[in-house]
Amino acid sequence: MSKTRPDILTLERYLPYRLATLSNRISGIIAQTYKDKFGLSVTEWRIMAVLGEYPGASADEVSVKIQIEKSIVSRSLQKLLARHLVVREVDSADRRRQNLTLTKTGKDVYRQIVPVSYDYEDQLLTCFNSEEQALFDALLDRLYDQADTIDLNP
Amino acid sequence: MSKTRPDILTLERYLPYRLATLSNRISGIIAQTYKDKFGLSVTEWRIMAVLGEYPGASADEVSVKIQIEKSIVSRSLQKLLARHLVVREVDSADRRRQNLTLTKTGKDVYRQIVPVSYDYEDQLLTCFNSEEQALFDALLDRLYDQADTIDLNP
DNA sequence: CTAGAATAGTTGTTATTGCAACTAATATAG
DNA sequence: CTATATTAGTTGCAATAACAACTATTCTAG
Repeated sequence: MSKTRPDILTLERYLPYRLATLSNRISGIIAQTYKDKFGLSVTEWRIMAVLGEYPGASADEVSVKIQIEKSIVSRSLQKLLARHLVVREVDSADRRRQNLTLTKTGKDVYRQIVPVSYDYEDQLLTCFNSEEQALFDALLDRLYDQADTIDLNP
Repeated sequence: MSKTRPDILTLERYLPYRLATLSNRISGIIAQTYKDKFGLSVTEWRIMAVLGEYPGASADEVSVKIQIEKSIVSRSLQKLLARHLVVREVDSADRRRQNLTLTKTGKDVYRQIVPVSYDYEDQLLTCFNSEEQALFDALLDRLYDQADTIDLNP
């Protein structure tokens, strides 16, 4: 007794589409705030967030961490450097590498943004009770792992 | 007894970030297949998907449906029209409007893609049992509604 | 040592996106 | 009616993205 599958695709119920639109909406709202209040793009903020967690990281490490092309990280960094939110210094042990850290100003901005970000997350999560939050969290992780294993073009 | 919030933001556990990377990954995998096998971008496929569901829709309706800028829809449509996957005809009752439908070829491609899409969704969902699927589904819907109500810049 | 592979980062090119301005057609208020 | 507002769709432009080529440095095999 197999469940027959429709020959029409209902986009609004299609998981990849739903995730994409949900994520777009959620990113879009916070992106507006980052831009309005701090003049930062989401990518720029993510770079700063990594440097807040891992001071001294290299551009390459940042790129791997946030899964963004290193060329994009490079150009975003140029803006952050120009605004003196980040400094870099050549690593003395490996002169290819440049260690990145938030400046004083960068840390100030970081400290302002973190609570805004958490507020936003909290607002989103008010639609779940704590049990549901934990569940959703776990399901997202499972789905993420699952997506990693799929190879559609073997 | 309030839960204290960290003054560092852990990007990998931050919901908007997690949704964005998950969605990117999930869209990226299927995008590659659409491109390789059918020469379609995700946007182009979404337009076709809407026209499969709603033959005769206008560009504007498509744009609203899939929440994509009408300029992007317009340009994507130009490609679909050039490939004769879609035709349009001026609406006789309202000559601003153009009714869009899949051509014979367009329908053929549509019929080929639909099962590929469902297969992919099924593969993703194998990491959930049916109860979890229903739950995840419901939680996504709730989150979506919640995101709609949030206004960070009141 | 030293030649070739690997790594960190930048830059060029092209395609895509997002916003606003624009054209053409229709709806509506006076 | 007719002037104005609204709607459907296209186009221009600036910003962003993806991908590859490139420089400079370090690692590694022989």
